[in-house]
Parts: sequence; C-alpha cells; structure tokens
Amino acid sequence: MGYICDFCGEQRSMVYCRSDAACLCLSCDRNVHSANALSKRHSRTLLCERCNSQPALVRCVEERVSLCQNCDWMGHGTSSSASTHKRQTINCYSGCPSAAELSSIWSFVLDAPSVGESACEQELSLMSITDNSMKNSWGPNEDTVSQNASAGGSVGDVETSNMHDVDKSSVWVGTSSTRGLGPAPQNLERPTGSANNAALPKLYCPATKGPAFCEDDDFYEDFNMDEVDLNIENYEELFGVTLNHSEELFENGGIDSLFGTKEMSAADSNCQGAVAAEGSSVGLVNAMQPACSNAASADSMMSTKTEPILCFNTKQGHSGLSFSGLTGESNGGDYQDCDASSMLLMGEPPWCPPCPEASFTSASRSKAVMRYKEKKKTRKFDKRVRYASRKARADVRRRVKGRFVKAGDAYDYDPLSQTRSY
DNA sequence: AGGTTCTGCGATTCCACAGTAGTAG
DNA sequence: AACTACTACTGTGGAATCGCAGAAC
Repeated sequence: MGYICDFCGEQRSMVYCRSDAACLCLSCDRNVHSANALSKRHSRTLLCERCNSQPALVRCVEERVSLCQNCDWMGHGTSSSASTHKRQTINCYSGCPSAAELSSIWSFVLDAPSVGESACEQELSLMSITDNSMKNSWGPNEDTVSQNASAGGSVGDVETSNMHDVDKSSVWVGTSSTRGLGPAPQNLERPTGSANNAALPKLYCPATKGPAFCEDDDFYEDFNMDEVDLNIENYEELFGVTLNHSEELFENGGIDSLFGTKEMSAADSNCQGAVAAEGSSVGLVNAMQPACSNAASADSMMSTKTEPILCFNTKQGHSGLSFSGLTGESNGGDYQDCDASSMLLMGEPPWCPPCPEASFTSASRSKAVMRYKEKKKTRKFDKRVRYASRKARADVRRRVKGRFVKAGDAYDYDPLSQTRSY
C-alpha cells in the first residue's frame, strides 16, 4: 500500500478497499469492483492523504485533507489549536458510483486541490453507473453509504439519527478518537479536544437511553454475535424503521445486547463522572488509541460490518482494553472469541451514576427482561442450516417427545396444528 | 475441611425420511 | 459410455437424558 495504485502501479492511489486491503486509483477501483456482484459490495473509502496507507475516516475542513484515525489523532488530538478544526465524516461507498454520486458523498473531493489533480480524479467526471441495481446498495442518502457510516460508528448514533431524526451533516469538532473507531457520529457537536472522551465512546453510561440494558447483567450474559448478522444489507432492517424503538431492540436477542453495548458510545458526554472514577484507565485508553490504530489494521477497525470494539474489561482487574480487530468476513464465532463479550458481561459499571431520567418503568423493564430471557432460552448457537429443504421438512414433521415419528403414527406434537393425535 | 445433595446448564442422543453419493449390473 | 437400480449415508428439530461444575448444607 502506498502512494501508487496497488493495481495498475501507475496512477496515484486515491481510495482504500478494506476487503482487498488495497489502495487503488479511481480508475482501477472502478474496474476492479465492477467485476462481479461480490466485488461490488466491497466497502471503500478515501485514502488518508497523510500516511497514504490507511483508510481515511475524516476530512479536516481547515486543512482540506482526508485523514485516517491515526493521523487525525496525531494531528488533532495533541494540539489544542488543531483540535478545534472542523472535521467531516468520510463515508464509505460500495458499488460503482458515478462522479456526481461520489461528489455527493464526498462533496470536497472534486474541489479539493490536493486530490483533484491526478488523471484519476479527472476520470471521476467520466464515470457513470453501469449497474443501476447497485444504486440501492450504496446511495448516499439512506442506503449503504449512510448505513456504512452508521455501521462504522456507534449504534447510539444510529439511534440518534433514527429516533430523533437529526440533521445528517457530518461535521463535528474534536479529536476523531472521540468518535470511537469508525466513521459515524452524525452531527454530534462534541467538546473541543476532550481527550478524556477519547475513551468514552465505548464506555457505557446508562444515563441516556435503555436503562434496562445495564441494569440486568443477564443482558450481556451470553452475547452472541452470531445472531447479529451485520451485513450491510441488513442494516436497514436492523436499524431502520422497524427497530427505532428501544423496546423493539429487546426483541432481537443478540441485537439488543449489541445495542446495549453501543449505547456506550452515544453516552460519552454524560459520562464525565465515569471519567473521573476511571481516570487512570481512560488515560491508558488515550495512550493506546493511536497505537491501536497501527497495531490493529484500520481496515478491520472501521469495517462496516464489524466495528471495532473498545473494551473496558473491569473483570480482569485492569483496563482490559482490546479491539475486536475483526474483518467484515468474520463470523459470529469470531465475535465470541473477542473481548467484546467480556465487555458485555460487565453489566453496569460500579462507577456509573444512577439513571434518574430513565424512561423505562420498572414494570416495562421487567417485561423486557422476561422477553429477553425467553429469547435467550430459545436461542440457537452456531446453527447453520445447510439444507433448507430438510429443515422445511423437519419443521413440519410430527413428533413424539421430540422424536420424529412415522407418518401415520400417533404423535404428541404437530408443528403445523400444535395438536395431539391421542 | 471434607463429603453429600441440589441446581443449573451445555452437550448428546434419538427419531423418520428426503435427498445425495457411490457402486454394481 | 450412458442408464437404471440399489445401498449407505447425511441432515433436519424438539424433547429427553447425561454429565459436569458450582453452590448449599
């Protein structure tokens, strides 16, 4: 990876493809990713103009440069003057967007002198969409692009946008590290240069929404990412209109656990008390953040499917900071191996203040807890149906004490009628 | 402190049968 | 070589059962 396109080796690289872990010029990006349906789904973003090796997460309006997490942190996190720079979220895209569409995602691309001079950039104006069907998978408004941005960020952000219908301008002030590790918080004005907040995005503070998430450890007991199929295609389903109420989140088993986790990122501004209590740990997080950007690939960190998870594992007697470091191809089992589960297990941190503004009544919370536990009971782990036809048959097969019975024999359970034959 | 009992939970087993793979004629 | 007939095996879900670990006594 570097300044030159990894594919043609001639043009200046401009975009970064996480799936391919490659820096590509716009021409090659288009060629490579129009090859087939799978490659079209690769999530790409601009390349960091400073290190030319990592995907850019933000664009500094003042400096007019696109920066990766690390460079942004190095440039803005340490200097008080630079930390006031306004920065814009750089959204990911997939498919084969046209120049106009790219510019709608990255309004700065076409008029930024630093990136608008190569032959590749000129090709932007020549590009057109060849596959209109892909439009739905990457459209800048409500489809993949915005979903990617949401995916890379915290679910709290998603909830923010979904539940409160906020403006989606992607500008904020402060260190990128305040944003967690992926692109995302849309329209979240944050305290300038609040270094302490750097650790907070993934810290849980119950003072915002969904207190039930934190009040019952069971909610994190066996968090199973396997149920959280965070495919881009599912984001609308997961985060969209059907799930914009926290009550409904409970209905989704693993999802609700995930959301409970993500609540941490949305609540950072309310966690100052937590910062005070966990000062040393936070400091460690701050110190580690840029290092982690190097250690774990930024690719995996800002994967649209598997946002890196910053963990405080209080159970381990130390800060237990860890990143999932998973790629988009990781499956649920991978998640179970990472420290995300540890974080989820920790329940309500002792330093978290009570939730006076809790919107849930204890009754509704109890109901939610019961539903969760019921769901947990019926949860299936790592079950992969290889033959749908067999499953369909098994689903309707009559049984006696759970065992299949011969056709025509007496049964005590009929999946279709739920009746007994005797 | 050591032994027994209780409780909870994950793993395993069992069933019938459609579909698949392999072999023989 | 192509086809048919046959056998062996696989996988599917729900309930019962087993075995282990930890708590309680």
